[in-house]
Amino acid sequence: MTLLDIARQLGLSVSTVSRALTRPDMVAAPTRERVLELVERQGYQPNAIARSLQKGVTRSVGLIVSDIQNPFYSGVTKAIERVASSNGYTTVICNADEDLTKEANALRLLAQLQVAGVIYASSGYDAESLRELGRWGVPTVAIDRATSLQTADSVLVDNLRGSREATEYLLDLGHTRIATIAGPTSLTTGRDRLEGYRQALLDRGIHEIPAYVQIGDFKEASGRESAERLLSLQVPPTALFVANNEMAAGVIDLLRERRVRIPGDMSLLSFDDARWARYLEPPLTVVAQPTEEIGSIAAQLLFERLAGRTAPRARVLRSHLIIRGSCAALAARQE
Amino acid sequence: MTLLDIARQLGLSVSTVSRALTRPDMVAAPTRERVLELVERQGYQPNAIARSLQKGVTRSVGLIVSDIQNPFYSGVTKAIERVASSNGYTTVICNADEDLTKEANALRLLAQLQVAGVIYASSGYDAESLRELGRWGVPTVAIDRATSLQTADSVLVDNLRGSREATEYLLDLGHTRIATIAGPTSLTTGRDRLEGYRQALLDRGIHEIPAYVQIGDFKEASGRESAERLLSLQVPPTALFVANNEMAAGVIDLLRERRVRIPGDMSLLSFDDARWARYLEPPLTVVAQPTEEIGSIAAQLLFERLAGRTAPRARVLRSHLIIRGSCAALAARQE
DNA sequence: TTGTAAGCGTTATCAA
DNA sequence: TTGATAACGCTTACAA
Repeated sequence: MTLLDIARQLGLSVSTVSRALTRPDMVAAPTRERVLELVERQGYQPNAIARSLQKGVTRSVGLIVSDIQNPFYSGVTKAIERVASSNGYTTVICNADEDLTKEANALRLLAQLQVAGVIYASSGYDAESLRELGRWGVPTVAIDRATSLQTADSVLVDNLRGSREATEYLLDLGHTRIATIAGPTSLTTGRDRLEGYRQALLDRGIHEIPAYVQIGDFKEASGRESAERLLSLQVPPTALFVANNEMAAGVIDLLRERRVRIPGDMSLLSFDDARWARYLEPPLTVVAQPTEEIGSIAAQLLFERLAGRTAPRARVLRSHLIIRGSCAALAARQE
Repeated sequence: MTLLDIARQLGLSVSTVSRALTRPDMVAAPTRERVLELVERQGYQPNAIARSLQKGVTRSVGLIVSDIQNPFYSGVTKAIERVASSNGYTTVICNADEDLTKEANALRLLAQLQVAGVIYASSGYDAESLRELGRWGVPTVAIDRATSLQTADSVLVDNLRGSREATEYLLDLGHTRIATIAGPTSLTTGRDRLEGYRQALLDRGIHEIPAYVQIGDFKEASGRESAERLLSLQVPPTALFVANNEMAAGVIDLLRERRVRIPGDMSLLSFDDARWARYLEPPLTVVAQPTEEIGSIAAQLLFERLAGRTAPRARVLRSHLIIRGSCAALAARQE
């Protein structure tokens, strides 16, 4: 069913029907009524494809995340979808699995779909795909991870501060043998969360023990393996700061298996406040990120761009430490 | 950048360039080389919008779920996205929030986008939007919840059996005062999970106590409120079967607040195996649904349809009971 | 107020 | 093997 069908049945031209639908005030009331009535009765839906082709723009935005099942990203996604749809935009979501090739594919796809803008959590700071994006010139908002793309807006979290606060909290509890499981150093989230940990230790004059710094890949398995290495050290740490929720899950599994009590034998603190964190026994102390806010601000920045703003804007949000029960004062270990 | 740009720079016609890209064998090798080289160098991306308009079909599928943040749906979504993208299709995801109006909007949107097919977890068995869908005639797969749409394929879980098994398990542990928090009776998931509970009780000749049957709306708050009512009963239940993960979260919060020990004071069993279920202390015994399988089968059915199959197919998957630590034999309460 | 016609970028048909 | 041309469904000057 097309405009032409409607037009013919009414003995009108397509343009009149089109106008009746998109600029009702430009068409005589009786004509308009007739059109609207028939459109309703026949359940006519305008073809957005044809409209987009004509207008040269689509009312859709692309979103690339690395794992839609990760509650951090699904929270961000939900907020973006909400803001986008309230602006009349569709969200096309692509999963990239932390895989640069998949990212590049997703990006190509979005380009072909002519999305009006892209919100992007890139797995590579300086990936080739980003240069493509720059060349393509579509409005872009980087979330979660900083990128080298100068023209992009960004919504990031102050990871360095968040992890420094977390580490300081552990220090305040009397720990000195604090280990960390960091993310890939190719990612700003990985680097910054490690850097915050280091700064906190340095500030207190604590010498960094290389074996206490494990580098994971933000996935569950690497958390588990890193924890395993930490546990097998001659002098294992008394506290552990994990750089994201997935790796924390792996750590917890291992700790349970090995009957390492939390926080009795090991204080545990992790970035990201997944739903399960508060159901853990004891509930997990975490650095929470404002997922909802990240998503809605990212979407807002994008729509500002679409509305004409040209100067890139960068927003840095605060994380906050939620103290629950997984960290204990060091003295408690002696009891 | 369009085909015309490429064509002009090469002194060729658009048709030749188009062919070089889509039917390489129909164009002379040297010409093809020249085209491909320039396309590559300029980073030309074909306009999928224009292509779709011309072809009359898009390579995208629509997905409507009620909450992308619910791990059940994000699991299903991830699988669908994976299968779709491996078939070269984009997934357009819409959140409907269990709201029939939002569902109708989402559906209208998908119609306008001319998606090739729709995968749909509808909040209403017989919603008006479903009739629209039928009229529109796009290939549809119903997931999670059955619909009245005769032409649709479906991928459902045997909810009745799942909840009957769960209830029987509680009965086997010696419980007789078993309550349930069910979902809305407007949904097949709500009805079937309640029916399974009833059948199990009936089979053992246990009389149903009306106050033990609470009807929630599958959201966290209603789980909490229902549990509150159950706890305030003169003779509270000794075991509780909750019909989904979100409501279970609400129940757990309340139980903790009231210092009701699980499973000491109350055995707890829930539908859905959220990530947090196994991290709970004690780990939650659940009826797990095969989310990954639901998603991938749904997508496969859709692609079969797109490939030409016309007869509707219905798949019913088995859930399975995962026994963890949240249910105890009744005797244990006396200790 | 309405209609005619051009054009968005692509593919497909037909002719050269 | 290549090119001219029409078509997909819509919007929008411009003309009537």
